[in-house]
Amino acid sequence: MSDVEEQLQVLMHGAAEISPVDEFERRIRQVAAGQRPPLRVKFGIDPTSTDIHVGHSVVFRKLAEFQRFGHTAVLIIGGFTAQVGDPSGKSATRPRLTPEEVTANARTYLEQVRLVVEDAPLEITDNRDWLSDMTLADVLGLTSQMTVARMLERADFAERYAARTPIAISEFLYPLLQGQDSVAVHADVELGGTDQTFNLMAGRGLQQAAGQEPQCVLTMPLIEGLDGSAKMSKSLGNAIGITDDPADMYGKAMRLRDELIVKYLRLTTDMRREEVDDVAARLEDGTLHPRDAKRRLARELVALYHSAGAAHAAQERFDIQFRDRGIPDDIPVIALDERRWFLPSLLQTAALVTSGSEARRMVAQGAVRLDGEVLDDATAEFGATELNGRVIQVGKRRFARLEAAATEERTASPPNG
RNA sequence: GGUGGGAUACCCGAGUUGGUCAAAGGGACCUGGCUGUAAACCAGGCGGCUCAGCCUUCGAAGGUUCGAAUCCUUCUCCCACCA
Repeated sequence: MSDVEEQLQVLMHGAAEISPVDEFERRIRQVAAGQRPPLRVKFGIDPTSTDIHVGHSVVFRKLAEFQRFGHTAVLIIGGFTAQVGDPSGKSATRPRLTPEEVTANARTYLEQVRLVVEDAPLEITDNRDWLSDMTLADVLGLTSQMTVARMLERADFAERYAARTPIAISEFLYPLLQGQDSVAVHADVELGGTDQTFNLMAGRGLQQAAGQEPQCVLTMPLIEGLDGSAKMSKSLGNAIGITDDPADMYGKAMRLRDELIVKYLRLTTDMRREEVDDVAARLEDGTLHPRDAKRRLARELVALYHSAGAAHAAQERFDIQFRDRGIPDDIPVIALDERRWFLPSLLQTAALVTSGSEARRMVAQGAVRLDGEVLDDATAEFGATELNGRVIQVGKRRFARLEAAATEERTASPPNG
């Protein structure tokens, strides 16, 4: 296989859609043949939140692949678009971000992005640089490039229009602003999730109108979050963050439903395509246990964002805690002052529950253990000395080691005095 | 500008001839069982409180009533239709 063919195979791997695909291939070949400078591959993000998760990483990783073949990653921080605030759907109440917030978010974003994309070739720009200065005449010029009919072809607009839920005019402007970004950076290719398809396509029209060669569009599948149905999103609480600590990242990966293992391996890890195919085949014919495939996935993820050592440590810890139902050794230590400790307030003080009511519920459900022994009396009381050195736990995931604070300033007190 | 509809617990969403409503149902989440893992499946839980009882909740503030998520008044915010 020639280098170009290999490049095409890698770049197209995992993509949901490439449009137009023949034009995409032509450009790659031209670059490879030295007939064209490296492609400018655009990806834009609105810095509306601060944490990047594995779902985001799918597109970032694709961007990094382009970089490894020498193409230029053009990362656009949507400083302007983030300030306007996307008015769609339930985010209508989302507070608009101030310029300072945008700048702060953008900084943490970029720190995390660097965990995934390569340092070069990389350009980072902010669409405030060109969108802020547009005049009304400029904006009207943009809007004349788009028709309402075309806008309504977009699935979510069409649905909302049919259902008579409101669509703000500004939402119609979004694809245009994003498209204007493509014009501003002379994008050859734009990446995005499949939910961005329409916006990406809008860029082509604007580029053409501006006398540029229209960009090719490459979309990546959205991956489901931990609940297995909704797309991964921090606000839905079903995300694996790329800055999650190893134990958390490993555990969250193990919580994925089995059906998602292959998709995750393919889109979120460095595992080679052939190997992923092999895993998929062996899962299919039953020669590979889903548990083992998932362990591998969890290790791959932790190794990617932390280290191979951290991955093994996380696995070890996980096995102790969940397979063997043991007690991990790196658990929080809670210092107790000398008094009679009422069980619910003890659990609250150890931050194992958020209220006394929850504590009672957990006790009633048999979830509370002291040194592995189930406590079934929610009204039990203990002296700090008899608790010293013992481990209290709620369920399989929440632990605290108790320590009687002999003499000192910093002792824990029960909530509410 | 006019008319009509709506705001319910993390989310969606019942309930509006006043009491049996801490408030159906689904999702998310938590716990237990089982196991192959924090998967799947099954079961239970899911406002607070030293809890067989009590307290605070159904956009906000008042009012009627023995008693209100349910009725009345005002306010805030959303939406649809008409213009």
